[in-house]
Amino acid sequence: MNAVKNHIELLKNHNIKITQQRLEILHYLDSHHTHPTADEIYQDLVKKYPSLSKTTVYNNLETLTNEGIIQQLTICPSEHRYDFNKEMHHHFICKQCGRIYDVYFPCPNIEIIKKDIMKSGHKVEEIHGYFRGICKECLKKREEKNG
Amino acid sequence: MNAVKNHIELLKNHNIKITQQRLEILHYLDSHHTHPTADEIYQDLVKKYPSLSKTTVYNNLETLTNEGIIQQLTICPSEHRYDFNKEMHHHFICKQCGRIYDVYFPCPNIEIIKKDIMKSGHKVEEIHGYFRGICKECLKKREEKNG
DNA sequence: TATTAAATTGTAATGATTTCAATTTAATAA
DNA sequence: TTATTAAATTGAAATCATTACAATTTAATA
Repeated sequence: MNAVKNHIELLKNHNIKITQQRLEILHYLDSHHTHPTADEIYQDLVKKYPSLSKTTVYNNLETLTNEGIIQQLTICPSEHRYDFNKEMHHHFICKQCGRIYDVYFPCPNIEIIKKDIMKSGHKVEEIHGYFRGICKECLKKREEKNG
Repeated sequence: MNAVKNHIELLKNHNIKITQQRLEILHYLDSHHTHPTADEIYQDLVKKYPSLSKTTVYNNLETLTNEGIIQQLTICPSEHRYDFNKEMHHHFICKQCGRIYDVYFPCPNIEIIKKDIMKSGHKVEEIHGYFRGICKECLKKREEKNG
């Protein structure tokens, strides 16, 4: 598969060792854009690789985050979530079902905002926008209930 | 004190009971704009009220959040943080020391963004912007070390 | 093929948060 | 003012994501 080759290249470029586990986690995130938790990743992968340790999942998520290969979302209470999508985008979190949706919109004043914060002396490295509310699916369910 | 009167009014308006504990927590958040954790609030208040239970702190933070009186920030790994500031503002989190700073900047296209997300069918109720990087203080410390 | 630093593994510990049942209290009506 | 009751408080115990740790295995290199 081509994606695997890309993942290998990606790890090589970052000078971190290429292991089966690391590739699987990377592949999982690349093919599941559901912002999974560490546990969700573990539960799915352990079916295929029974010897997989949850610590390995945590370790690798940390490594990949530190390398900037994936993104750690800290917008959910009590669980980190992970994202392979590195295009500039933001997140919509449903208050009812907890699902996280990617949202895209033009953000013409990001550079202005960045400069604005820089002025107060802080060094901005990451920009995150997140939105909470009720998602499409949950709204639909509510309507069905209420008739 | 005037603030206490305001807090009593606030609770009355929301039809929740006025208790000593609730008022203290509210007063703490109103006078400490440090985005404290539940534990920080508890540790400070328990000095004055030795019978205070940590569960009470958690319960009240939840109630006040549900009522929209305070804001729960879920932008920190492993700990919720709370904010009494209800002016439109965003947060800068220092990757080094963990401190959270309020940041203010004009956000002229918030309504546009909101509409943009609404178009995809979701109902937007909250808008959060957060930024990560190295704060002023930590940058200064680094310079002192390297200089 | 040998070496070695890094990665993996499983177990145990940590620590924020939640659950729960008993007790106390604020708000209300008599 | 007092009695009633639903809500709030309390502390102990449980939960659950995450981290620490030490032993084992493995990828990368010479």
